[in-house]
Formats: sequence, structure tokens, C-alpha cells
Amino acid sequence: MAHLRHELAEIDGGFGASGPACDVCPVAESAFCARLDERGQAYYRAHVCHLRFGRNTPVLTHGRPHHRLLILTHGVARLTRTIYNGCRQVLAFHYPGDIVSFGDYETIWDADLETVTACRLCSLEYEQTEALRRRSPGFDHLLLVAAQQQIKQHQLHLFNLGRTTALQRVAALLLALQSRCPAPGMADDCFAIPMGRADIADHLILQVETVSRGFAKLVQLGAIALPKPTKVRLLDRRLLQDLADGTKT
Amino acid sequence: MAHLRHELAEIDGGFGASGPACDVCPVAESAFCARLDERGQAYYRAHVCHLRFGRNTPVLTHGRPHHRLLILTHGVARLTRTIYNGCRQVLAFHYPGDIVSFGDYETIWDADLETVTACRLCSLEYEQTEALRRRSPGFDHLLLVAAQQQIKQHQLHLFNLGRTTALQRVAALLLALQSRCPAPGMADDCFAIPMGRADIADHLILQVETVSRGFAKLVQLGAIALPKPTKVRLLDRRLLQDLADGTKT
DNA sequence: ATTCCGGTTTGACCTGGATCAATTTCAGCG
DNA sequence: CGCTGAAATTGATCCAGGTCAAACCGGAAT
Repeated sequence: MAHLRHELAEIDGGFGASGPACDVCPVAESAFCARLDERGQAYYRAHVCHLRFGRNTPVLTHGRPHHRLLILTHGVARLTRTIYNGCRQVLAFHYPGDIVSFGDYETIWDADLETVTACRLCSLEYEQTEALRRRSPGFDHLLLVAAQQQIKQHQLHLFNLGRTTALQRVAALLLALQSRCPAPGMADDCFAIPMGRADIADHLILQVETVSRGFAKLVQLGAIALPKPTKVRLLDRRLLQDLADGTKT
Repeated sequence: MAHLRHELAEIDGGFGASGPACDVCPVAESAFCARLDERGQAYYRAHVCHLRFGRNTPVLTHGRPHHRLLILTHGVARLTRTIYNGCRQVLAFHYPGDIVSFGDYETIWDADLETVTACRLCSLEYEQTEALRRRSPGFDHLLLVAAQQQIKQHQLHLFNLGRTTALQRVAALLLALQSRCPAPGMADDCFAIPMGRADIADHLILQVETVSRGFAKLVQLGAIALPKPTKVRLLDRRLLQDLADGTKT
């Protein structure tokens, strides 16, 4: 399994943890693997490999082909592309349950996938994915549905970038984060901002300073409180929604 | 078949043209349907329905569910979303060969699909899609590959919007058009711009005037000539590429 | 504690593209 | 052929957000 470590770039702790991983998986109910038929699920659990990565660690690198089916189970990851001049663009954030790579053989990766927080992923080798495909008839259709969801995600993001002010974008991102990052061990009107300001800026096509000013404005307007730069308390959800929609300023 | 006309909105001429349509289809070689196995292809050809739409005509409307598999065979279409205030965003342009709707039963359409030029589409009813799915094992995988391509398209567009000037965006769009809109009956360094300036602006997240200035600048720099607003002659492809990349200004 | 350092915030200024307004071009048509 | 309305272009002004610079803050190491 040593070659895998190499191919998948540095993996933080040990991996191949396996064991009871699937039984305690937080997305086991909702995620893709839960919708496999019984036979497929048995095969999946028997062959899946659980990977761990530390925070801010590369997972997949552009230009390098890879053939694994990868599903994010814990943590937040970012999909980025960088230009020669160093400008970076965060194409998307991925959250637990997201299929991060569909494991097609031809696919060449033209972006970079990096962890934001510490992450865990489920991985299936190409041959095993193929075996699963043969053995479980609905397999490809499940992947197709997931792919369509990703298309919708991208379209929504594109939509959020069009004809919107910096404030609207920041507000919209917070609303998205709220539903996907229920802060562990915090009051339920609180949630974490797992990614740094630079990541947010590169995602919203803004400058770090502008993002910061956006947060400041939201605090000033009383929509949120910002006890720490990485922690948000939601004070007025309705207002935040209106600000995201551009209904108010 | 009258209900179909209603559900799919106004269809320009008569439809259900069928007949030899598949035999003369310009994308029959490259498109999705060509990669079906023999049995699947026979079923597909037997049941597919050919539709025609006039230019600037709605095809699919947001909020309305629909369950057809739709493939664009001729013409250019745009996928849009509009906000209450009237602001429109062109999420994507579709070209011949593109799968425009994957025909999933649950899917609710949250965008609008409209033709730019006159278009023809292949359509398969939900039940027939399901039948094809059962009868042709590779079917879902073909759709999955197409979906992944669309994801890549969206990511590329997102990337083109990040950290780029108006000029770069216009140049990049022209390069994209050149490969997808080989002008019929024109010199090979010429191609058509099928969509209006407003469509381009809403796609590149710019203003109509800014798009126009972009074209003017490209002409001024000698990268292109613009004999008509809808027709481009490529004078210096390398320069255009550099301008799109931001290497030159 | 103190220093250090990367991430964040705030301030002052400036520019690219939005906005508003006026003119030109072109396709369709009697 | 000239007329007409929509699309495209050009010009002039303005501002949201980019850019540059400095200050701030909090966690890790000493």
C-alpha cells in the first residue's frame, strides 16, 4: 500500500485505519454508500480504504491521473486551480458526504484538491470500483445523481457570483456554511468558519481585505457576531438572508 | 404528442420530424448516442423524438419538473437564471452534442433553458430512458462521463471569471467559440458569434458596454477583425491567446 | 512572560468597469 | 429604396472594490 501513500501525496497519520470506520461514519446514513444495494454495500465495506489527512494538505494534484473513487467523510476540503502568476482560484469547497473524485479511468485531474481542516476520505481502487459497477446495477446511477448535484452546486455558485456585491457574497457564503458546518460543541446559533479569509476571497472572487470588510459590515448591521475570526454567532438570520438576496443593504 | 408541445413550451415548426434524422445528424458520430452498444442504439433510434425550436425560444422553464433526456444536436442554447429584480445570469452555453437534461425523475429544474439560434434536440421520455437503462448496461456510465464533462466545463468557466479583466474574459470566450462554432460557409479563420452582446455580458458577468469595448480593444490590438457584430475573423490567434491568459495587455 | 509570526483587520487612495446618455449600425419590411 | 426599431457602439462620469501600507491579534515556541 506504500505506493498509494506516494500517489495520494502526504498522508498525515497512519492510514488504512479500517476497522469499525464505516460503523461510526457520520455520513454513513446519508452518503452515497448507504444507497447501494445490499450486495454492493457489503462489497464496498469490505474493500473501502479509509484515509486520513492533516489540515492544509494536498490530496490530489493537477496533471496527475488517478483512478480512485474518493468520498469525503470528515472535514472540509477545497478544490483549487492556480495560474502561473500565482493567482489562485477556489472552485469549490467540499463537505462530508461529497464525492470528490468519480474514479474514471480516463480522467486527468486539472485542479488541486487540498484539505482545509483535517479530513478523512473513503477510497476505492479502480479495479474495485469496476467490480462494484458490475455487481451492483444501480451503482453508476448513484454516481450520476451525485454528479448532477455537483453541477447544480456549481451553477448555484456561478449564480451567486453574478451581479452581486461583496457583502451579498459573504452573506451567502455564511448561510451556506451554517447548514454544512454545524459547530461541534457550540450553541446551535453558532457555527465555525473552517477556511481562512484567503480561501474565502479566492472562492468569492474578492480580495482578502474586502472579505474582512464584509464581515465587519455584517457585524455592524447586527446580522452576526464574530467572537473569533473562525467562529460566527447568528444574530438575525432573516436579515442575513435579505442581505444575501440584495433586498437590503 | 400534443401534451409534449405544451410541456416543452412553444416549439417553432412542426416536430416529431423523425425519419432519417439520426442518419444525417451532425453529432451522430461524436455524441453520447453513438457510444451506446448496438442494442441500446437500436432502441434509442426507434424511440427518440426529434424536436425543433426557433431562435430565442424557451425550452425548459424553472420550477417545472420534467423527466426527459434531452440532447442538443443543432444550434446553440443558453442556460439562464433570473432574479426577481430582473437581473439575468447566463450559467452556460450549450452546443451540439451536449446533454441538456439528464432525465432524472426527481430533478426539478431551477434554471431556464432557451435557444439562442434555431435548435434541434433529441428527446427521450422517462419511461424509455428507464427501459434503455435496463437494456443497455453502460448507459448510466455514459451519462456519468457526460456529467463529469459538464462539471469540468463549469469549473473552467468559474476559473475564467476569477482574477481576470474584462478583456481577458472576452478573449477567452472568443477562443472557446472558435472551436465550437465553425462558421458554415465561411473562410476557416472566420467564425460566428451566435449570441448577442447581452448574452455574452450576462455570461461573463460584465456589462453590455464593457463587452463591446472589449471587442473594440481586440480589434484595435489587431487580434481580430469584426466585419459584422456577429462575425469574427481571427487575425492573430497567438495574440488572442496571450490576451486571454493575461500575458499581454 | 516575551518574542515571534502568520492571519486578520483597518485606513487611505486609486482604477477598472458600472452607469447614464447619446449616436451609429443593421436587419426587417412596406 | 427609405423607414423603423432593436442591437451595438462610443463618450463621459462615478463608485465598489482593488491596491498599498500599517496596525492588530492570538497562538506557539522560548
